[in-house]
Amino acid sequence: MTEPIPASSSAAGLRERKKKMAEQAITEAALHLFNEKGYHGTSVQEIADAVTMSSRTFFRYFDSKEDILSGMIRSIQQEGLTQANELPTETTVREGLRLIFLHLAGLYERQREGLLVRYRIAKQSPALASLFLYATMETEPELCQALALRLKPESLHMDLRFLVALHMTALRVTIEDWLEQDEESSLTASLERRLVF
Amino acid sequence: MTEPIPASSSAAGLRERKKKMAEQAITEAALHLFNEKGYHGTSVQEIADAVTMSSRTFFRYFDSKEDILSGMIRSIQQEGLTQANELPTETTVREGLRLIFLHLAGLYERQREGLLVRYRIAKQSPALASLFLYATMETEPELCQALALRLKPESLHMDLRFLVALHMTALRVTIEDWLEQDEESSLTASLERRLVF
DNA sequence: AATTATATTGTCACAGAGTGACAAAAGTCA
DNA sequence: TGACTTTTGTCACTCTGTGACAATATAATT
Repeated sequence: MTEPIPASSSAAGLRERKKKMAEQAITEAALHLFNEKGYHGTSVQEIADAVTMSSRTFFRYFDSKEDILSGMIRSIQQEGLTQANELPTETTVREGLRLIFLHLAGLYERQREGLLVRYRIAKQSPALASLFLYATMETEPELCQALALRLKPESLHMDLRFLVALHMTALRVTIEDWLEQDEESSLTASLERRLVF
Repeated sequence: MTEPIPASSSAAGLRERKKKMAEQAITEAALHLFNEKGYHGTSVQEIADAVTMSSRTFFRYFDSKEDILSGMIRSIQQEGLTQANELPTETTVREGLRLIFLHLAGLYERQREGLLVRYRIAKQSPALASLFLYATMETEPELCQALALRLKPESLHMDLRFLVALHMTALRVTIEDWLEQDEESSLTASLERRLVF
């Protein structure tokens, strides 16, 4: 059982590369179609046609049509969780939260384009907006757990759960503001301003 | 064109009464089935069968299967919005928010049973949880607007949008805590404690 | 009470999202 | 090359949700 060591950072097996390419192709085709004909006006079949694959195969890349929109947010939020589990143990909860959320803001900031496209589509329907909202907040419980287990307990004037939720809200509202205004301002800076409750 | 004046408070036309009864019957049957076989394990057809109606008619009472779960929250939140539009104009934003959210807490408190049933079902799947989350927060923009238009502007140390979002979060987290603990505590009191940022 | 008008319901037909099963067509490795 | 493992397409199917239209029940009018 020889380990499948990636030859070079970009090579990494034909299969892996094709997979990533397919994913990207689907995403691009889908977002393009959503902009043209609306989210609901675009069927999975049409997306699949656009990248010349069967709709069955589409569902092997994405669990649902909605995943095309929420996947990006989910993967960013996931990184926040990863960071939470890598924080030095002597960090305090407040410091930890600050680090994690500013880091997240940085990640979002680097993907403004893609995020904006998705945001605009999601605002077309309540069901999609709900998905967006959830994608950002679903890590809340896990984040609480990670922080509670790893970080130095602190005499907080509020419970951890609420504190985490407040940070999430700050991030969420700040992102929305930042996406809705045209001029490119610094998301990280805006968040920092808001994290002083 | 004689006005359709309701004869007595409970009479109010046969149609109206039947409609409400049907709605309630559907809801009860559905929640019962959800508890027995799970949300996804229950089809609309089965719900319709349980109350002896066609599935087509079910969709005339509820826009979607999910509405059975989120409808309750939505109607409560809607009342908060109503109240916002009835607040005396000389109320300050902070006072107004306080009044509205404590009122909402009161409404939720009176419906703990029904809410708990729905909450437990919603936690079965991410998609449902997302719906729940959204149902509580979707009034945010309208609430902001109502407050901005009607209430006495105040020198706030944070913007209205964020302030409203924070109240929403406080309400949400407090409700979750309150639903998850067995002993019946006062939701209103807990919220009041949290509304001191 | 008989008769309009109006609202509700059931039936039918349909489109779209997902999913399981299995065979065909890749890619991988010796 | 040949044996092995993934990935893909096809097919069949369930479920949600909707438009159209006829049948039925309720309401209003005389």
